[in-house]
Amino acid sequence: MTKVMSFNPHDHEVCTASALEKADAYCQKHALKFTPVRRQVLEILCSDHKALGAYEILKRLGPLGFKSQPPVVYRALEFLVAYRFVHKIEKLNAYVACMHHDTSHVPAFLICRNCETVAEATNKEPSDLVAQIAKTNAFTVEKTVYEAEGLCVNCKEDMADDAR
Amino acid sequence: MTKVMSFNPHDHEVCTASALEKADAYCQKHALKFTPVRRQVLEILCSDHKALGAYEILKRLGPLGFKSQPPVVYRALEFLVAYRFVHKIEKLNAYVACMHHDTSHVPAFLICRNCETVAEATNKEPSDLVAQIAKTNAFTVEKTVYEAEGLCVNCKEDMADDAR
DNA sequence: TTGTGTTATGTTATAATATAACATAAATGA
DNA sequence: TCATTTATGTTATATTATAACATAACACAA
Repeated sequence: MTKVMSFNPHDHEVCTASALEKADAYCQKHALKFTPVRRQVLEILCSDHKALGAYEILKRLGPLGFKSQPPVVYRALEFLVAYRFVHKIEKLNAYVACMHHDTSHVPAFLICRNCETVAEATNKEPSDLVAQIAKTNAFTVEKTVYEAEGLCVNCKEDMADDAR
Repeated sequence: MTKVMSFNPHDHEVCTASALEKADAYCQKHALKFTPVRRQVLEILCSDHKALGAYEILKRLGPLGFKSQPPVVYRALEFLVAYRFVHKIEKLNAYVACMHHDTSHVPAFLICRNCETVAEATNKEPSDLVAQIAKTNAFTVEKTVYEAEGLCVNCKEDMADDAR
């Protein structure tokens, strides 16, 4: 089981640089516009592994010469979340940079309620993930949120009917 | 694997009555005050298996003779969530009645993004839960949220230090 | 039964999170 | 170059949640 980076000392500048580089490459490849705001928001989120609220990010954008109305940051986040450069931590209404964008994975997080550091699991399937990662990282799980969103039988049927 | 009730036709009045009864018994046993607001909020949440927002609940409390300032509903929800009569669906910022209060379980949900029905899994451990339940219920999972909150190594050590 | 602490509720105000709606600008591409 | 799409600017407001302080109800010991 992988040891997550977030709880262990490491060079942030390196991981920031690498995340931005990967995002750059990905956007280039898929003809996505990695505009200045989007890039800057990702950079802010990379700068540590805490989850940041939208308004906190907004506050940090100001001094860097960006506009500071809410839509500015929410739009950037919408893009970053859509392409999975960033994950939203629902429990905190906050956002973290994804550190494994190149690997396909089901996001699972360990959120320290004290320091608010957020560690993301690197695994493919959620399964016993949290338990295992928690164990190898000496993380004490106090609360878990595991929510699946999708389409129930009934709605799928309704939609099939509507299509006729 | 259990078939979840929510997506299948069943008698709501029965499940509401049973949930309230269980809550009553539990509160009695643990010397908790199952006051009128708390009871009414649980009843509202039991009335269907959709997740309701706090303000929606508040709206329904009014005509029933309750005060309708936000703290009224948030306090009731705080109590109900604390004692697990209700779960919060973080993805929706909404609340659902727990239908398995007597069974100890790790909550996991299937949220239909179309009809917003929320089904709760009845299992002990999260593991491959969602995948399995989704399969037996023909639920198509589109997004999952799996978040664990707790205490990281560092904070645990810090706290141990502080205690000295 | 009266005092004392605790828990619950009432009430006002406001904080924090998020989006609608409509405008302009920039880029893309027939 | 014109048309279309995509991104950004801007104002306003919706939605979710809590702080802070007051009063009331309750629990139970003196």
